[in-house]
Amino acid sequence: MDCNCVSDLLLPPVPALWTPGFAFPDWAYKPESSPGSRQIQLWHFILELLQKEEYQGVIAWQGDYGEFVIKDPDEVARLWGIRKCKPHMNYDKLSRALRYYYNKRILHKTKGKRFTYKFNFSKVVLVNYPILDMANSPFFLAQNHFNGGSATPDCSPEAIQSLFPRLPETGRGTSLFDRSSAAPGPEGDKLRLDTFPFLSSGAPCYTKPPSLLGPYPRNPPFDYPWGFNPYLPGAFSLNNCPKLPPGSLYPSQFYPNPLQSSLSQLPHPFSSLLPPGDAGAGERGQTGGTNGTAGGQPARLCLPPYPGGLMMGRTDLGNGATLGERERVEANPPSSGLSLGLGAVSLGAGTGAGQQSPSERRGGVKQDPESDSDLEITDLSDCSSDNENEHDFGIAKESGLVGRPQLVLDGKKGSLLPPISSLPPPVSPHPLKSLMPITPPPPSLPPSLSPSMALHDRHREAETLKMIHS
DNA sequence: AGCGGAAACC
DNA sequence: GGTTTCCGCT
Repeated sequence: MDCNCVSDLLLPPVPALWTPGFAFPDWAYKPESSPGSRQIQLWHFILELLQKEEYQGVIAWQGDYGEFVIKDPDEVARLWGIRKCKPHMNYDKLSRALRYYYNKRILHKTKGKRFTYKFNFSKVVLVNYPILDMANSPFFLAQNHFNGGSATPDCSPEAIQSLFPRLPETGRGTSLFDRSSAAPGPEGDKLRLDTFPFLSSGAPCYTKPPSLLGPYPRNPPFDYPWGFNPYLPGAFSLNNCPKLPPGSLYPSQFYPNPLQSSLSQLPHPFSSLLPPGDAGAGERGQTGGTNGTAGGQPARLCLPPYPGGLMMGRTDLGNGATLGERERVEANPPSSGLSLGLGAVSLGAGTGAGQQSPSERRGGVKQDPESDSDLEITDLSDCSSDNENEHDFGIAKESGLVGRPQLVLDGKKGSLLPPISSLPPPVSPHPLKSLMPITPPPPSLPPSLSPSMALHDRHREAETLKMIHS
């Protein structure tokens, strides 16, 4: 075949934005010391294809967040074969490789949809932000079931966005790997952050209406100066992802970025991730070229649709919902589980992560050979707690969970609860708290209050009103 | 179409 | 370890 082993399709992975401080789990990144590690992994390849405009007809984001459809399996296989110098590659083999990811929870199959798979971005995101004390981030606290149930989990894009920095202008195209940096460093291949659209400032394809996005009502509605409202029906229909102007979806003054704070306080490698002058007030939206994609070839802003957020606590979807419906509610918000896993433990596959192989579901206790035990951060999956696997979020399943003091499973479906002792105080002094109100809190609430605190105060207000009325 | 086991390959 | 290849099964 025409395998010259030098695909112009995908650039060889070369370190870029990366600093030693950022670490991907093994499945995301193999150090140079590992033989063959220089070879692109299939999921990297898939992501790259997804990111490239020219392959929209071959593979494209579609449906739920992180979900993509291989429109031309043979072509994808062919491209993969070229990339890997496997002229006999075909979709059958490629799909086998994709299935290999199921256990690793990098991917899972969207059942009922042909050639449709779904990324579990959460892990990727999680491991990219180890420097964030997300465990104490209200956002991530809200992602979990142990938030006292008082605050609506904020899985809003704003909340997510607020946790991630915008990337400095790279202007080097959309390769998954940035090869333009100097010589390959010891860190080896590093995935570009802007591989994951929600990490950059490009407006993601949200699929959920604002009413589902956050604890606070949006009032008035946000204005989309570029004339596109991602919440409008059909806004992100198949292959219809609009090209959006660079810049954050929302004004930063509304969504102070805790990561910015974190990064700006760090020495160079991290602080450099922040675009200049982006420390505070909202300059976003019009500056252009700050989303890490402008300047080069047009980036595909057709991003994996935002999962929508408030699946958390959804425990009833397993019954009655059709398969398709269940798939639809499957989501792997990038946030998943951060609050529990970060820097503390491997949650072991984050069984809640969203996906399981059918055999796992059938067998119930299949031990994931790969597991995520090698991950430092695990996807507990989220606000959506996603998926069909909630019921499998059992203690027994992941033996690794047993005895881990950070986690307590209540033994019920989909509930993953930390021990009380691990819960933050009702009003956390954590600095991130002050950054979190996604929507400006009511005037009666000091902006420094965390959402949970705000709710607490609301409750007290209500109590007070009751007393007054009585 | 999709799955996963098994073994081979690199 | 991450596939690739093959295969039987659903």
